[in-house]
Amino acid sequence: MTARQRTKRRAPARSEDERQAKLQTILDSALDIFLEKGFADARLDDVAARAGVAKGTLYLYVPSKQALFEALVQSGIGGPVGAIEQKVPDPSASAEDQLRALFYFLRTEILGTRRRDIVRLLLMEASRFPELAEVYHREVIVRGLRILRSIAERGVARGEFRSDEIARFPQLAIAPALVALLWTSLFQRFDPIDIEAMLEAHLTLLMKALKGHPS
Amino acid sequence: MTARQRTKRRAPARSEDERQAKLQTILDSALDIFLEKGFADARLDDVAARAGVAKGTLYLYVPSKQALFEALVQSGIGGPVGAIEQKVPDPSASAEDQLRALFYFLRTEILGTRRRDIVRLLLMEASRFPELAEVYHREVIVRGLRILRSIAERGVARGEFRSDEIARFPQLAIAPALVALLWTSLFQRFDPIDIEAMLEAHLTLLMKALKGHPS
DNA sequence: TTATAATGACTGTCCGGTCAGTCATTAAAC
DNA sequence: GTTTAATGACTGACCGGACAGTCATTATAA
Repeated sequence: MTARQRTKRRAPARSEDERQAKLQTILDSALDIFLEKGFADARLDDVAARAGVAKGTLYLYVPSKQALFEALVQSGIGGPVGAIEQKVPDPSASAEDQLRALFYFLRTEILGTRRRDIVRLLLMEASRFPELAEVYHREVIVRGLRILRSIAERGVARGEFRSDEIARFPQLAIAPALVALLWTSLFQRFDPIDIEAMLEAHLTLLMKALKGHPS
Repeated sequence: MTARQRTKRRAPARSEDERQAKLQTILDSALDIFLEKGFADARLDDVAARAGVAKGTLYLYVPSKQALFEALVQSGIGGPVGAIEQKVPDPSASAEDQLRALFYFLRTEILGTRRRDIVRLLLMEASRFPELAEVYHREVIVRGLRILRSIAERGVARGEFRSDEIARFPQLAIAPALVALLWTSLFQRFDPIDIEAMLEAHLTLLMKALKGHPS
């Protein structure tokens, strides 16, 4: 009775590759919508519309809204930590160069990409997804801090650094990156700062502190 | 509607104090619920129940859910910045002591109180309340950074500090406090760190960096 | 044909906001 | 002191819109 609209229907995704590609489209769209509205206010109709599929299709790829969110986060946080673990601890480099390499990675692989938004989204929703927060802590935070700590300890061991504060609290070394991440999303619009220059200034300060002669 | 009605008989008119006290109860309850569920998932029935009133009563104190959230934030961020502006720039103190005084304030007046949760809530919801984010930026961030910058500039001017990085990016000085705030809410439960010791280590590093002799 | 990917109208639930009614309290009348 | 009238703070059942998730139907590939 209803005049059903004749709509072009997308060809069914039969191969595994097509399936993965469509899933990625859905995750990308979901990130957009979740970032804009937050988890609770994001409407699956909007996610579907942005992905160019019908709402029902979402449920062929993901069993619930919460699972969609989790898949989105999981797909974003897996990669780069492993890459950093591979590349940064170059034994021929000085501790300073290792630290700079790590910050370069941070800037190019996270702060300068969509992963930044995923991290921000995760931070914002973390208290509502304690399980996910724990995964993030275990897979990203712990591993990241372990790298930092090993760099700092190596710096102390080879006489390059005179202070052990970073070995004790590696959080202090990445704190400015967190500021950068949040500032970008919240205040950059009406009070822009030069993130790169800020992180450079941080490294300068940090090196002075770690290497400086005690007065 | 705004003018006081002329009445022959007075009803049990609650005093202004009682009214304020009840409003505060409602705001406290709202903070609990908002922290637990986030703005969107917080139910006004729960807020009312926790405050020990009926839902309708909320609307005698606040015109909408959003206004409730805003009132809550506003009531929490007004005070301490002004207090810091008064106390910290003691001209008889060294720049280092001023900085330490500021961190003492930060610990005792924000990180150690309920205000910490308000700030976290605000950070989490800020992208959904751009107007509120702007207020917070103007009333807290800008003023806080101004204090930091003036301390740093004074330190340089009187020869106490040799670096100007903090004057250029005062964000770097408070970055660890942000880490402390987020860590407390997200990870402290299963990976506790000694916040106070971390901030102390930060100040130690910062002083080394600012005062240290150039190599 | 058959199998199945895709669709979108539909359903049930949830919750912000409303408002007609209740009742404790007080001033006035006596 | 007692009764009565007036008040408005407070209540909670109710309403309407929104939206996650379902499923009968349709389009397409094999």
